[in-house]
Amino acid sequence: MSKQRNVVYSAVINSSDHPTADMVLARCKEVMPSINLATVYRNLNALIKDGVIQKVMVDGGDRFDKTLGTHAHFQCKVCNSVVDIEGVDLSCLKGIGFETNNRVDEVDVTLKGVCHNCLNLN
Amino acid sequence: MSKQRNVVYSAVINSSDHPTADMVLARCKEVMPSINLATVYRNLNALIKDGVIQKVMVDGGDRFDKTLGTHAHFQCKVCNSVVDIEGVDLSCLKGIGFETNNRVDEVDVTLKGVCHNCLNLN
DNA sequence: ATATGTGCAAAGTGTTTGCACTCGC
DNA sequence: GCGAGTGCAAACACTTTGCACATAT
Repeated sequence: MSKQRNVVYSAVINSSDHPTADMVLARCKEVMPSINLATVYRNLNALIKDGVIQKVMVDGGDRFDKTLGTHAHFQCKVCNSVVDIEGVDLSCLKGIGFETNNRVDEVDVTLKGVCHNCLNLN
Repeated sequence: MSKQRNVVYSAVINSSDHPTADMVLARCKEVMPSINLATVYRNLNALIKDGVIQKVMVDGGDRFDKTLGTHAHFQCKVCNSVVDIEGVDLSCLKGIGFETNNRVDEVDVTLKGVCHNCLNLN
């Protein structure tokens, strides 16, 4: 694991706001100013392949998530922030009777709306 | 409603395969060879704003869906095809206790895996 | 020495936009 | 004639890639 990969990994692991690649770059630069966006992307993809972080595909570019496993997300359409949603029972989605023909590997659940911060700003 | 908007609208309404913008363009060109990709995008977006079609955001570009309302999708990671999933009870997602602070407008549920066609090809 | 990884710039994708022109009313 | 809509090309945002150089075993 190169220095750069470690910096990228730390940036994601220490973020709870599902950062975009640009946000990861900014956080890496605080620690290693010479790091490059291409390197960030390469390492994010490597970390995903290694299964130690996850990608969340939402509006405004992909986000990177330290939390593994299936869990729902909420994205605010105003500020584009993404948060985990706790306590959602996704088991109901398994009983789909769909696996008979197709192999289901992944379940993406994303709720969209307006977060309480943006609601209060009117 | 311009001729072009009508052609775009028909292309989506008569497709059951959740076409991409490129696929919509191809189908429009069969009927109106002079039509342009920018026009397709503009009209797709207008139709979405009018609420007569829906956008489905998945890998490999957005898809356009004649079926309105919340319903789950399955996307094959091999051939990228997208199909509707029937008979999934998404009501379980409403009981999220999340709406207290945030306004939820939309629920996206996408299953990913390998479709039976691609499974059989090995 | 060798393989792996980096930084940079360039290319690639999918989508949107500025502008002059055209069409239907 | 006027406003909405078109076609084209250029711009855009995000991501990947080719290549020469650096780095660590």
